[in-house]
Amino acid sequence: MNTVSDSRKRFKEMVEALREQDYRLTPQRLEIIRVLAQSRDHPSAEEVFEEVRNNFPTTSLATVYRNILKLKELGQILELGFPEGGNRYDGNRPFPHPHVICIRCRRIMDPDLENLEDLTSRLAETTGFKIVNHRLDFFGICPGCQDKAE
Amino acid sequence: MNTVSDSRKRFKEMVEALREQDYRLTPQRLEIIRVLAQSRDHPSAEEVFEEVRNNFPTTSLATVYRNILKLKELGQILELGFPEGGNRYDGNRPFPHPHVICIRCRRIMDPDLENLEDLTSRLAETTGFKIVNHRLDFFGICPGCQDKAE
DNA sequence: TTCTTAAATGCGAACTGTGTGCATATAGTA
DNA sequence: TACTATATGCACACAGTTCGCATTTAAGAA
Repeated sequence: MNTVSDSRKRFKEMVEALREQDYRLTPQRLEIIRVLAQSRDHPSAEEVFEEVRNNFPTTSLATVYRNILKLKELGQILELGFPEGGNRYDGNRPFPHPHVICIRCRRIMDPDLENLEDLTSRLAETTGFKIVNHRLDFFGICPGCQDKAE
Repeated sequence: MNTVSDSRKRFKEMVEALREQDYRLTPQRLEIIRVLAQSRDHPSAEEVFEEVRNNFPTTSLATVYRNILKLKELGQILELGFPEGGNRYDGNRPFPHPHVICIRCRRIMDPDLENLEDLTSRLAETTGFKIVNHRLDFFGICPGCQDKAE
């Protein structure tokens, strides 16, 4: 589970990563980082944009995208690309991990899944690939939407 | 491994699926199906288009997309959506299965992976989701590109 | 504090892959 | 062969993301 102190820690880590590269800390940038660090719901760029706008109404969407790009390059956020419906971002766990995605409400959860290392190394053996990344999405209907359905 | 008879079988299955719905069997449509049925390399829409054009030079890209959509709806092809670089299609195994993808040459392979049912049912238990689909991509460098590298 | 300047921003326009509207052509059937 | 609804080809629309460029500004120096 995410906690407030988690977000604070992530915020500081991201700021530090930028400072190390001598990137400037503009108010918009800091706000974007704050939103990404404390988000629990894998927001889209548009959602980040709207959230940021609450506090910095002049911020442009292009700035959000540029900062997302930068943070991606620094390995500080994880991008979940979806060809339809736009990408989603995780500023809390910026490393590859499985997701469970509700096809009704688009909610994205992080399940626990042991044996993933085993699975991956077995795969590397049988295919000869050097595995460097993965994307594991399970699609279904979340408990909440199941209740609503009937 | 795919064989010629596999493709023939898939071709017939797809044609049959269309016929059942009283869809017409135009030359372009049949050619698109043929290309998808015998493809082993998860082609993009553009690649299908070019392949089809070899035999039917007047075919338009829109027609390719419309037929891909139809075959998707009938569950006859699997779409692998990628936000960057376009979608890829599998007419041979039109059901969810894991992929191993080379980040250099974009080659896509189908590895064997047992225990997937176990994994999925365990996931359903712990999250409460009703899992209906999945998308499991492992990214890495294929043997061929590893050789080229050094 | 003020000055300096490279980096960041805001705006609009471009881009890419995919879908649509409409006029024309044609598969399937009588 | 004629009929009609479906399929096609073309151009254009669309959505999410990126880019070009003029303007602003963070961060360090004087």
